[in-house]
Amino acid sequence: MTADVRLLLADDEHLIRGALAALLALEDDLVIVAEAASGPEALAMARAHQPDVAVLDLQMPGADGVKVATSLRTELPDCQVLIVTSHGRPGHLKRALAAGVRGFVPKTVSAQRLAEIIRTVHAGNRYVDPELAADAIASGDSPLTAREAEVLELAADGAPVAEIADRAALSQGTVRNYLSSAATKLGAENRHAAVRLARERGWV
Amino acid sequence: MTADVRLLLADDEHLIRGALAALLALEDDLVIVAEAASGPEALAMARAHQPDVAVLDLQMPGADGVKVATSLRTELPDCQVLIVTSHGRPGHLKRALAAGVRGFVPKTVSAQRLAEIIRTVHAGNRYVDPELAADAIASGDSPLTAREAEVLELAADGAPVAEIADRAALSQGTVRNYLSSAATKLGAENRHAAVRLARERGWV
DNA sequence: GCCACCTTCTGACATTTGTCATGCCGAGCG
DNA sequence: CGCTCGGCATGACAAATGTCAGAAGGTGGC
Repeated sequence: MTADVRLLLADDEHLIRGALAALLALEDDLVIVAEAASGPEALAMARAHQPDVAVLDLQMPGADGVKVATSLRTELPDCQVLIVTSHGRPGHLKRALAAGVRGFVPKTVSAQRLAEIIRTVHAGNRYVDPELAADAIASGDSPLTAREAEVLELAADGAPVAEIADRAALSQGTVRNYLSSAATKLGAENRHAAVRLARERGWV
Repeated sequence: MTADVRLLLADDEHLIRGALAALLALEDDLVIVAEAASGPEALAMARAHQPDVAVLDLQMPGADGVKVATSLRTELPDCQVLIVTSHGRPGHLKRALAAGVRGFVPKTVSAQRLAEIIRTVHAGNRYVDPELAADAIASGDSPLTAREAEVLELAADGAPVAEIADRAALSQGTVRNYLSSAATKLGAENRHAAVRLARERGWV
């Protein structure tokens, strides 16, 4: 018989984390060795308990799941990372895979499935939710250049062009040109709608 | 001994709902008679099973928790509603209480606490998470008039004034006046930043 | 070496906004 | 009854934004 799978569970919602822990504990071969409620805490717990698999929520205070995964990759190369998320945005999946995450699933899966997926990931295989994968493929690659994306991001909170130009160390004209071309590429009427679209598709 | 509390559980995340169901089922006096993954489904389930307490997620596809609560209030006056949420925005709490919701808690509570709160609500009492209540009081009432809020909401997706005016059946000048005064009241530089602020404070 | 493309800029122009003054109507209040 | 406030509108002006053309330097491919 194979050894038990040692798990780290990180989610900022107590209720969810506790419930999840209870359900996963029902599986004979899974044992939860640590829980965390934030990104930094997850890292500390991982260092302290050396889990085989880290199950991370994508959105946590402090540092999101992908950032934690990146750090874990170098600090604990033997620890596989599985990300669980509520809102499956295509861009996140891409970032996560780039960070060396082995599994990516929405919270709509059942606990049974999750347990299976944890075993899959622990065995060194990858698992990505088919629906999220399809979304990611359908939404395709960002048509934006690096600068366009950067400027669009700075425009995200509704700041005026002057402020964006300042923060990006560009001239106002250049900023307007970038925003204009970004909006055109995304088929948006103005930069604000463009920001919304880019957000939806995970391009910012 | 009092009769068991019959529960309806509604959350679009399978994983969470299942886990929650498992945990609450451990309590002797709580019995889950129905589960739902969307607003309309929750309503249908409630009609079919006549639960004593409905535990609703705030954000669900179809109709959000508050809308479901409003409908339940008239259709099943004996069913108490308890709302559970991830992102505790002050405005939601106010809307929820106005809709006759008896309990409002963040998902950060433990399952134990949740079970207690369910009993509290079932007994006809109210329960609001102290921290959320404090936030709601601190953020105060919306300074926006009904129209201002309405117009601001239409501006949320970055639509140009012309489109907003069209959808609100107002003149463009009027729309600009409303947006302008809303932005001033919120201390924002422009309507887009105003939308963001109003969102954060739960005023839209 | 040429071509394509990104980055960055300038300047000019049309359009969209934000802002302000002002007016009218209806509801609520002292 | 008059006052105030919110809803709705105009018109006019200033500021911000979007659009276009053009131009120069850099990188990378073929």
